[in-house]
Amino acid sequence: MPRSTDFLPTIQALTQCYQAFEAYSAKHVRELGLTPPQFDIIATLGNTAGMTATELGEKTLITKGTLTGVVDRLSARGWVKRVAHASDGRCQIIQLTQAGEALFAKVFPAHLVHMHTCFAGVTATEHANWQMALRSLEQILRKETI
Amino acid sequence: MPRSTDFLPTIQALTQCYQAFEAYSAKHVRELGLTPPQFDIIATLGNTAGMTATELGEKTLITKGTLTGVVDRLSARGWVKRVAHASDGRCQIIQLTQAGEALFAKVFPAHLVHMHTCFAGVTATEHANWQMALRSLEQILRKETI
DNA sequence: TGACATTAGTTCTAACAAGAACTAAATTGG
DNA sequence: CCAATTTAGTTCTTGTTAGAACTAATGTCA
Repeated sequence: MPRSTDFLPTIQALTQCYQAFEAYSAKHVRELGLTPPQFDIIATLGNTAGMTATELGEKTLITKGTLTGVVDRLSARGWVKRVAHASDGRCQIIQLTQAGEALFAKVFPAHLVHMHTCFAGVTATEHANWQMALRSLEQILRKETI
Repeated sequence: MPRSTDFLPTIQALTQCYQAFEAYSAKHVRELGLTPPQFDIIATLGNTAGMTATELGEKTLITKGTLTGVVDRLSARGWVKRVAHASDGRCQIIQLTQAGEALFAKVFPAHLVHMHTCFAGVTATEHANWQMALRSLEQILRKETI
């Protein structure tokens, strides 16, 4: 018979856990000279032939209005370019430039290593437990959002 | 013997779970006419005699530079006020106005109910499991951040 | 007590965020 | 085939964010 505010510590734990991840990850990304959304886009475009802004927004969870600005700044630094879509005049393909590929090859593995150091010595079972817990909580939180 | 990228699905699950919470919670907060940080501040000041900006920032995890602006906007709408500290001339006590108390009494229980509907039927054991998993993951992520 | 460091809060800059309004290019239905 | 709708992306507004530089008040300690 759970009390009606039993969910508060769960939410608090989720928030604090996510903030710990965000702080740890973002600090390193900024040391690499990128903002978290910029890194997200470089990482998403890496090893692809590019994609439309809509697709990119769906993968990175950046809304289209924001995406324009982030891509503008990455483009100004010479890391991504906008290319006309072959058949649909409304679309643009956003892809890495050569400099962008080089940046990806440098920062993506570096960030993986950085994240990996946290998890040294963690067993596959522990990962499985976390993933199971997080997926079930996510399902609870999404079931009302439909 | 975990592969070196075993942690990626864990991070992905955490991110997606948090985003599910954030989307569900923030949507309701905005329907109440507040932004998430504004709600956070009203909720933190409710049922207190007020606190310094530093304390408020620690509780809400809003950095002091940001806090000035958020408090400015809440103050402009008449929900909070800044009062001089009795003994320390550098400090200000930020507290709810009467209108702020009324707002708190309206929006805080409403948001609790909204969040609670997600968790209807969830047992105390499930909450305990989530909290244990989240705390252990948080510890992993924080141990490198020191 | 008086130079020095610390602490509290504001201001400034560059960037992200959500959402609404807008333009242009498809697509669809009669 | 063409008017109405949908879709893709940009622009605009308001607000949040981190961090650095700044001002003012307080504490420290030789």
